[in-house]
Amino acid sequence: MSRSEESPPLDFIRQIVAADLVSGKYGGRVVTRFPPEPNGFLHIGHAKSICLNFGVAAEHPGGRCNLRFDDTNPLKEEDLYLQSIRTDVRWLGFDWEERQFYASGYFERLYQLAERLIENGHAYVCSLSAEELRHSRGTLTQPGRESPYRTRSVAVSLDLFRRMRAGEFPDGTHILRARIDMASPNMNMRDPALYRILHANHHQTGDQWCLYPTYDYAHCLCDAMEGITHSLCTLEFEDHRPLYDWILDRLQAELTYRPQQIEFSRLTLEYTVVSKRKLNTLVKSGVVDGWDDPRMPTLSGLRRRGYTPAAIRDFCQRVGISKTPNNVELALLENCLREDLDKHAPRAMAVLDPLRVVITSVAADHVEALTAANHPQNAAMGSRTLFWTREIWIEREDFCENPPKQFKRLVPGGEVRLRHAYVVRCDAVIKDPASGAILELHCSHDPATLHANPVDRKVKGVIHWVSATRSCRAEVRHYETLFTTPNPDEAWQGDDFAALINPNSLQVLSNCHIEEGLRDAPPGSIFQFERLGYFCVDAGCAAGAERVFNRTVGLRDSWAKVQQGR
RNA sequence: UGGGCCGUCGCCAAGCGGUAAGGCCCCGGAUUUUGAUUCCGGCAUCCCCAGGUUCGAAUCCUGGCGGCCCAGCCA
Repeated sequence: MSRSEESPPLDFIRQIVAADLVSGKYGGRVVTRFPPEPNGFLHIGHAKSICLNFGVAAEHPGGRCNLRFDDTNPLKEEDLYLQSIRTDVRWLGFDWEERQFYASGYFERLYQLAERLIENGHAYVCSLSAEELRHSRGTLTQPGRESPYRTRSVAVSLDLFRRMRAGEFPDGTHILRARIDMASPNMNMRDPALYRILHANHHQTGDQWCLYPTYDYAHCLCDAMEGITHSLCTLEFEDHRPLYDWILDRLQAELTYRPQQIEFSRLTLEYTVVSKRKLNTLVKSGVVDGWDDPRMPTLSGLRRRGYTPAAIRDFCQRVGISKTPNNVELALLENCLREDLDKHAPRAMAVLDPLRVVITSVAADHVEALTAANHPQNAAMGSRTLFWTREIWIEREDFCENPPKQFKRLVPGGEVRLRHAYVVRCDAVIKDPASGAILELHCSHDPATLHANPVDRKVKGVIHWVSATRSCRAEVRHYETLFTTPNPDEAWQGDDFAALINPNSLQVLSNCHIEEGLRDAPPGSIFQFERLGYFCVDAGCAAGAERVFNRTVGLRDSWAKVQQGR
């Protein structure tokens, strides 16, 4: 078997899963879960986790991946986010079938298990204020002090805990704490909070509870209750694993399954922030248009921009899974996108910065139907009709009066091929006498060059065009990265991010011309505008209204590189 | 300088004691009615550093250095 036919090497998590299957650790089961907190929209970093969790499950017969909303904090969560998460996971191409769960769905069981912990002396109700608690926790180098309530009797703690549930106490007056070790070098083991009082309405359970479990307490137990075998999470939870195991150890007798937590490094992407808090700040500040602004690294933003699920999945696969801190180049994501779009996006022509050209050799009322393939390599994608008329638009930058070396577009007296049409020669440049600005070009075409090259001379350049009379107007939104620095996460300290924002992240081109056939292109449809890039009809485009295109990504541009090198 | 984790090409990433996979980027060149695509070719004598073990080390040992995470009743 040649190298290219071999399956790619397994990442360390898949190696563990494979080894567990061999050893029979979980009786042949592979069960993972994707556990988002519904406090924001999913982003490209979540895509990595989704692809990993659903991917690992799908790779094994009988493997399953649950969607579990980690909804233990009603203060930060909203139903809006639940909806978007479901939409985005499905859009990415994954299916949790009937297995949609909520941490809140386990609240009663979780509560009962907490009573068990108290009864067995593993947890106690602590009545320190948040402030006092912070001071008694110690520091990274100094051990904490034991709470005076640590020695409360089981009976008292149990009674207090029940009254906490009953709503007898205001927020912040008591918490349930694990009794572990205030001197532990691992801060998470210094008697961490398990339950806090929150008189808040929960999006799923309403006002049924005023007592909510913390992540550390709920997550491991939810995993166990769902029979999760491999609980995959990001590196910052590494220090929580001893607590994860500690809780499961104490409650072993009550549980059927014993999951294991494995951590991998989260995705960091150049020029983007991947933190729900920061993304939320961007939305709230109005710097972007919402969670689905095409400049956002959210799945909804990427979707609106024109990214495809296949491209994102491919990206996640190529990025790999490891524990190494990383900062992935945007070029990789864009490569994945272009690869998918090149294969699937139908071609079309659009002129973004129009320059009028009069083809003097064509009659004023001449309309000639030309056929253009929708894809140069894939005839199955069919063809469309273009209209050859006396007046056309070309891209302003495709004409140059004093061309640099190697410029192979239109120049005075020179010839170029108009894509899918004729070779034309520039006979005259019409300027505004006052300003000297170029108003239009007068060209003549060679009728013998429709699907043939001239026999006596070579014409190197090919440029795109659109009929001036048989086309429609469109708006094109051109995007750049939202941040000017490749490491905005690092540079973003406190709330001062304004200086990091790229002032050119959005440029609106309102005088664009597109092929007539694109007039009713549906929102979400993606085209390659030849020689320019990939463009996606904006989701907000109403039927019948002028089309608005988001530039998804540009084509590779080796000419731009040549020019930069000058 | 408490604890946990990480350090292989510009960016990702294989490698698990037998003499550095792959992808992206980049650089050449071919084909091309997209300066696109495609296609060929190039791109780590070296694996954070220094010692050591070994016939043999990126892989083992020792000691350094550098980076990330943790002091929420957030996740």
